[in-house]
Formats: sequence, structure tokens, C-alpha cells
Amino acid sequence: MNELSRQATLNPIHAPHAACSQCNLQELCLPVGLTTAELSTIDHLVSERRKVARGDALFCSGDHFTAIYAVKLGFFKTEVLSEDGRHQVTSFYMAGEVLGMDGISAETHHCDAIALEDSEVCLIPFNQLESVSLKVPTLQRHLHRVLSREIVRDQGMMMMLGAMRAEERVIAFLLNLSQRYIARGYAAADFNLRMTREEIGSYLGLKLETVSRAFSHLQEEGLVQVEKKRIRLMDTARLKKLLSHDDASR
Amino acid sequence: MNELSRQATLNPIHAPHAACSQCNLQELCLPVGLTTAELSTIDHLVSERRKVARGDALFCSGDHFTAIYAVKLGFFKTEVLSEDGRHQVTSFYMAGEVLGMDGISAETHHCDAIALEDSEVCLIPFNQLESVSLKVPTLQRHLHRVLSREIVRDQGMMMMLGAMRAEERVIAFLLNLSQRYIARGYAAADFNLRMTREEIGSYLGLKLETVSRAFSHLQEEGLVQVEKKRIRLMDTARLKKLLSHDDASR
DNA sequence: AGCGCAGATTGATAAAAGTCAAAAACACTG
DNA sequence: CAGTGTTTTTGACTTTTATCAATCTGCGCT
Repeated sequence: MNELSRQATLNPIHAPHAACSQCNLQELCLPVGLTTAELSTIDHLVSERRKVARGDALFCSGDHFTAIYAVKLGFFKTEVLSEDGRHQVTSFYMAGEVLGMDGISAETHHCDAIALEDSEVCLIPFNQLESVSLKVPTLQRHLHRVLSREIVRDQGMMMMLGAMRAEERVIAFLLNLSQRYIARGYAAADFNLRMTREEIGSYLGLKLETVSRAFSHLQEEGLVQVEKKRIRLMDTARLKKLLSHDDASR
Repeated sequence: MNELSRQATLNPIHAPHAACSQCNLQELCLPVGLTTAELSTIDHLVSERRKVARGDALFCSGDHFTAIYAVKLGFFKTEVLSEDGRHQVTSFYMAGEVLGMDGISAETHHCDAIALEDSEVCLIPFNQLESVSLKVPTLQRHLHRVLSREIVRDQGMMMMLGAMRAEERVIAFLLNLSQRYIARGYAAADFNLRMTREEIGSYLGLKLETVSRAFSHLQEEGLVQVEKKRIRLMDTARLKKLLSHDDASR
């Protein structure tokens, strides 16, 4: 409600090239097996980086769509808002993930993307991406995969929202974060949440109090340690079991 | 649970060409403004039609991904299942809609697609689609839009699952169906449901009893008429209002 | 350092949806 | 066309989650 999210002021970084070829997130953003020539084409494509300060919007619902964004550094949430005041967090994005693809269909964004901490994105102009894709089949295929991955992810999300109870959702959320940290080479079981309880709740279709209670309960059970925003998963195996075993017949 | 969904036996129809150029669903499936030459390339691409009997699966979770499918006739649901028995309907597809795109990312399908009535699909081999896309930029763009539309749709779905109460979900569901029937030239306010209350419930993250009660209540209010599977929307305006106005502050 | 405030926790209570059960309506099959 | 099994409706009751409210914590600011 008090999201003062002014649009990000344009903040191109003064390295003219984002230089995918040098980027340590390459393996997350780009297909493997590109030739040096192809890589340099892509370097050219991803020409601009942009800083987004904590709380600022990278794009807003209704904005004209021109580009997709790879998170270079930091953390984002996206949220959709319905005609009435309701809004819901639909995703969180961390370094190496690509956001903004909702805008392709109607050349208009359908959600707001807000930085949860000071962040940097690589801007990929979509028209150009399409042109280059025509020349570099590997890249085309990769784009399709990225788009499809988003679809699969969303399906998992629906599953969670539709078929899991509160505590299970929280567990699934934590395990998912853990997975993604692993993929980035961070500790699997010890991390800091970048979002508030309210944002987690919105994402999980729960109220913040319910999230808080779930954390407390999981802590009582010795499954996690919660210390404000710091989370330590104490028994990943058992957490996983709780997810798959707990056969509510919804 | 008693989904005897045997895999669809291969049922190519003996018109060797699906003939998009002749198809009345063209405007739903294909971009506008294709040249005759491009259209004939696409005719060639969409080479096979397939019948799927009611209750049969078009594809299953885990199946190797080779193609996406345009519904030519009939009605499908897709559902994901988690490790434990839980399953959730993630989408319904009617004529002119494209399904199977979840398979692109890992070349494996992540859900089951089941025909809810005797149906026919046009099979679009994905490798070939990608090749042709390289030659026909309009088609490439169209594919991207179709993929993106699915993402947007899923986001709306999450919104619904996360932020709406039971009755609102049912209303949103009915209005959405209505919209899609309109786009196909059918009556906006009078249609037959192809799915059971249980499937609706699964899709909406509710139990079948809750769906049934919501129907009954909406009927009492004079908003819809429910007669088994036949639905008539008696006051679309008020239904829409209920959706946007009902400001639960979730 | 102290103030103010957003964020988090916890408890008591209310509302919403789920569960269980029974009966009715229907649809498919032999 | 009777019979069986599925689907739907409805009711009584339970569980889960939301709501409201009070309190606590810790951070940023002046």
C-alpha cells in the first residue's frame, strides 16, 4: 500500500557493454556451446546495464514493453494488481534469472517489478533479441526454453497455491529458495530472506501472521531456525518428506 | 483417481495436410498478415491431425516432448501431479488454443493433458516450428506471443488462487469461460461446462462441495442459472462488479 | 542516544472452506 | 430399460486460516 515505488530513474552504467562473454552468470543466462562469434554478437545485443535502487520499479504494469531483463545482481519481486486494490506477488527473481517476459504478448507489461534490494539488471531489447535469434538458432532455442521454464514454474506455483496447506507452502517456498541458492553456489541451508513476511504471504496466498506462525512452528519442531530474516534449514530431508508425504487429499 | 487415461492411440486423420490455410480457427492460431507463400509453408509444417477420445491423454507427464498441439475441436484439461498423490488441474483448453508448451524447457512434459470430450488436435512438431520460425519472422514473433500469453494467463491464475475467496474464484472462472466463448463466436452467457465440479474445484483450489455451494448461492442471488452442466449468466455486469468491488484486503 | 516506525510475533476470536455423510439426479452399459 | 456407478447437492460439524489487537524488536534518522 505504501509502495512509493517511483519508476527507476534511468541509470545506465558506464561500461558500454554488459559483456556476457565475461559474466559469471553466463551459464544461467545463456545456452552452452556458443561460438566466440556468437558470444560477441550477444555481447553487442545486451548493450546496457541498469541500476535499480531498493524499492524502485524496474517496470510497471501498463508500461510499454521493449526489453526483458537479466538480473545481474540483487533481488526483485513482481506483483500483479487487479482492478480493485488487491495485489499479489507472483514471483521473486534473483541473480541469473530473467524477468519481464509477461510483456511480450501484448507489448505491455502486466505486472510491476520492484527491486527488493539495490540491484542491477542487463537490459535485453526484445526486438533485437528476436532478430539475433533468427541468426543464432541456439539462442532462439534458449529463449524458448527460458519462456517455457517460466510456464513450468508458474504451474508449480499454481499447484502450491491450489493444493497445499499453509505450512506446506512455507516449506515449499524455503526449499525452492534453497535450491536456487545452491544453483548459484551459495549455502543451501543458511540464507537471508530479502522480502518481508507480508510479501512472502502475498506470494503464498497467506496472511503475514500465518507465515509468521508457520515459521514459529517449524522452529519449534527443530526443522528450521528463524532469526528475523535469517533462515537456517536444520533438516532438509524431513522438510522434503513433509511436503511429499503429507497427503492431504485436496 | 479413477482416471483410466490410457495414452491416446495414434490416430492420424487421413487428410494428409491439416491445412491451416483453410482453417476457421486460423485467426486464433496464427498471426495475421501472412503471405500466401508463408501460409503454405505452415500448412506443410502442421502436417498431422490427431483424434483423442474423451478421457484419453494427449500426452502425459514425463513423456518426451516433440510437439505442441493446437486444439482443432473439443476440450482439454492439463493437470500436474506432485510426488505424492496430489494433483491439480492447471488449465482448460478449447478450440483454437495451443497446449504442450510446458515441454519445451526440458524436452519433457510436466503435466498430463486429458481430453474432456472427443477432440481433435493439430500436431505441430516443435523442431520444425523452430526451423520455420527462423525463416518467417512473423511466425517467430507469434510463437513468442503465444508463449508469453500463457505466462500472463498463469499469473492471472495465481492472482485468483492467492487473492480471491471461493465464490469470487467461481465467478472469475465463469466470466473467463464466457470471454473465451465470445472469442469463438459462441453465446457469451449460455454454455455447457465440459468438466465436473471436481475438476473445477481442482482448478480453482477448492473442494467440489464448495464449488457446488457457490453455484447454488449465485443462483439464489439470481446471478446465474445452473442446471447440471448448463450455465446461463443472468447478470454479467453484476458478476463483474462482484469481482472488482469485493475488496477483501488479502 | 533516543525517537519513531515498519516489521514481526503471539493470542483470542471469527469467518471461510474442508470433511464426512446421505440422498438425489443422471448417464452409461449390458 | 433396469441397474450400477458417478456426479451433484445439501446438511452438520471440524479444521484451517483470517482478522483484530496488543506487544515486541530492531533499524534508520536527526
